[in-house]
Amino acid sequence: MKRKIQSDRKKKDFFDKVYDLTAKIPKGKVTTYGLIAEACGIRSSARTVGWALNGAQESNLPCHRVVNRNGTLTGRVHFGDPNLMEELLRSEGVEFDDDGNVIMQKHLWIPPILERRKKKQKKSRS
DNA sequence: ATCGTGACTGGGA
DNA sequence: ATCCCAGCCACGA
Repeated sequence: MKRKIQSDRKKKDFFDKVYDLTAKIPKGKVTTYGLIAEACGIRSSARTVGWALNGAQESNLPCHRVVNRNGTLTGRVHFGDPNLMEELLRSEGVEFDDDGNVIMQKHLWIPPILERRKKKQKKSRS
């Protein structure tokens, strides 16, 4: 039943979502692989998001705005120059802490689709 | 087809 | 608090 095609199509859809979502990250904001993965329909598999971005390096996508949940610029080594990622973020107004990580609580951006999904979510913890 | 790796994350010791 | 392990998806050898 062309299930194979569906699978392939699904994969493409996933990658497409990752690209689209990454492109929508506001300037001066960052998001995490896990958030993107969840926004794409899968709660886990944040690794696949990184792989998708790996193929998007040559694209115009602001992949430098994607960091891990810890705010670490884990993908900086893939930007050619290890400092390029941080420089780009700094030039956009993103602040870093003493550990060289992005201040997530200040610059973390959550995909609208997820905000829509959480709806009745209780208020943030203190 | 199997095995290992990776731009990750969450949970357990 | 840190360290280790398992799960997850895609891909190259």
